Amino acid sequence: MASNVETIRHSASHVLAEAVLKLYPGTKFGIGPAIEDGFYYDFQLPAPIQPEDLPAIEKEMRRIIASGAEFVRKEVSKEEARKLFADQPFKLELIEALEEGSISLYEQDGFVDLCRGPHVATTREIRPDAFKLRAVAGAYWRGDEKRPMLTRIYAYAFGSKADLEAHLKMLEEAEKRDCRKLGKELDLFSTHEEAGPGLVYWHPKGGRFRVALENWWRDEHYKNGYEVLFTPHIGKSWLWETSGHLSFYKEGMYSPMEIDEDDYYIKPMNCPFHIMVYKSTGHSYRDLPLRWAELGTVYRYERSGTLHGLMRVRGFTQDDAHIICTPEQIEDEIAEVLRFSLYMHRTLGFKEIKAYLATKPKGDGSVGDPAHWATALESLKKAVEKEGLAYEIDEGGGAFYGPKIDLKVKDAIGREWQLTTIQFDFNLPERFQMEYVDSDGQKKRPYMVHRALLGSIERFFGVYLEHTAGAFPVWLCPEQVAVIPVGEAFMDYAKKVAAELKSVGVRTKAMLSDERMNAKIRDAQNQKIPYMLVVGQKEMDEGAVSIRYRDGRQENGVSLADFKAKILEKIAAKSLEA
RNA sequence: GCCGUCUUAGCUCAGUUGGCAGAGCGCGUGACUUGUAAUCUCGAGGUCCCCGGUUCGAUUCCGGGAGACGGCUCCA
Repeated sequence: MASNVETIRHSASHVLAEAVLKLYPGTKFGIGPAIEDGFYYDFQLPAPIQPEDLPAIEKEMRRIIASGAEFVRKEVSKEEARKLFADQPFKLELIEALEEGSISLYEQDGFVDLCRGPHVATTREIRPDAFKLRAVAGAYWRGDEKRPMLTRIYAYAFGSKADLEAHLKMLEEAEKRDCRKLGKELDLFSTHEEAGPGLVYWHPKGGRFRVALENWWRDEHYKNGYEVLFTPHIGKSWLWETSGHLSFYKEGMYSPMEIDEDDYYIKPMNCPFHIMVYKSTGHSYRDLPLRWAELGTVYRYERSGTLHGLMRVRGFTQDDAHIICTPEQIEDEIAEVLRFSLYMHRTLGFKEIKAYLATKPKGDGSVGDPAHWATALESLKKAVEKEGLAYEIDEGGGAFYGPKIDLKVKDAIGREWQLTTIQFDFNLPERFQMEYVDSDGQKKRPYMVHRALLGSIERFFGVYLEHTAGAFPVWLCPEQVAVIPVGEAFMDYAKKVAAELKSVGVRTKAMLSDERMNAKIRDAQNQKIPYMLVVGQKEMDEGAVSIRYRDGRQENGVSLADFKAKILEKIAAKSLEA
């Protein structure tokens, strides 16, 4: 009977542990679970190891696998377990946390490990050609930075060689699409260590993309009943004391700057500012719901080791909005946000979208009336069900101030990215004493929901770059058309074609250098420009262009008027295909 | 922040057992004027990440620092 891949991975981690013990006697063992694409095992080694040591360990693992040793389960008492693992401090700690009577060991090839199981029957079920040691990394014991740092060995492992190869291929593809690499190749953005890491500089071409995206974003928000706000980048400490950020979020905020003897903080979030706008006037239930959006740039301290390309940065622009409404309106509002979010994602070409619902944290670490939590959760559930979305519930995973839904989209190579987050907030309305006058003349507290659809513009740009491999849909392309004359004699005609397209708003460049035509095509192709218009004698005579698409397709002798109509239609429709 | 690896031209990367620093691409120049993925010529371009130390001499060895990259949740 074939075991499931998780069991195989976990069994392989025991084999890794055995191999490491053989090669490095005296090793202390941490834990060795199966993970998404393989497994790892944490060790405290007698001496540091390098990536170059991995092949020797792999070889030893293959030897153990070939031996066909059986995995044998044995139950022991706590006392026996303590004796057996007397020289294994980490295992002893694990044993102490276990219930008497539930302690089991697994032994293979003379190597015994504390383990709940299950395991494969024999090491032969682990395919020697379906795993690969991947990397050595430091990892804190139990993920706690106050505890010892262990050496973690990561491996990829699958049920078959074909699965492993498919995974390696996906990783190779991911490397090609890496937003940092594409950002350089396509001249879209940069970061500068000397000017501050984790801060993104948008180049002209990145700017073209961003403006196209933001214009669309704003139009859609106005269409969908939002208003757009602009708020300051800094706020006095009063604001952050009132919001509670200085007590709960201080480590994510930068040090204050002193202005006229007051401390000002650069904003890590936009919400307190939107609340100030709300409080600038009184509100009736008749005004609600208010939907206020802002492309608000925030700055948050991220530990230096966690910065990553466009995906994790220190300054970013949230496509933020706050919805302020009455309890009666909340269900419709949530359904509406979700529908809007799905519409945006689908327009951008994401087909598979999954929801993750996070509920009230356990214990007393949360604020707000439990009845409100229940109403909120109910409205979130109804909304996902209405949209027929697949969803998972993360019990107790909500923030202390309210439950939330996150949406994850699947990209072109199967990876999931969280973009949208929709979060209730029972904390800020209270802290800022937000009110509206209800139909009964009573002052009441409104509901407030934070939401970001794309998450942040920077991170979304990174995700989208990787999803499309830089070949954006035409409407978002920094450069939509390259006009390439076949020779010097046709430069003027190329200029004329480009000018005509530019005049109707198509982002066009005429490639007029004295390079060969082939070199220009190659260049435009590498820049992922969707339309290359090749023009020579024939085209000039006929007022036509020859279209070369970035996928290599060709269409010759198209009249310029027809091409113009075609591309304008593709842009207007936000077509995903050129 | 912590563990590991890395840092050489605008980019991608060679190289120096410690003795004046290299290629390709890109950029500039001159020539050539081309029909669907790289025309040829010449040239400019470097604090070999930064600060100390060892040495007659350090890009290279040693120490410290910065940054980038892979990790630090997935529970025996």
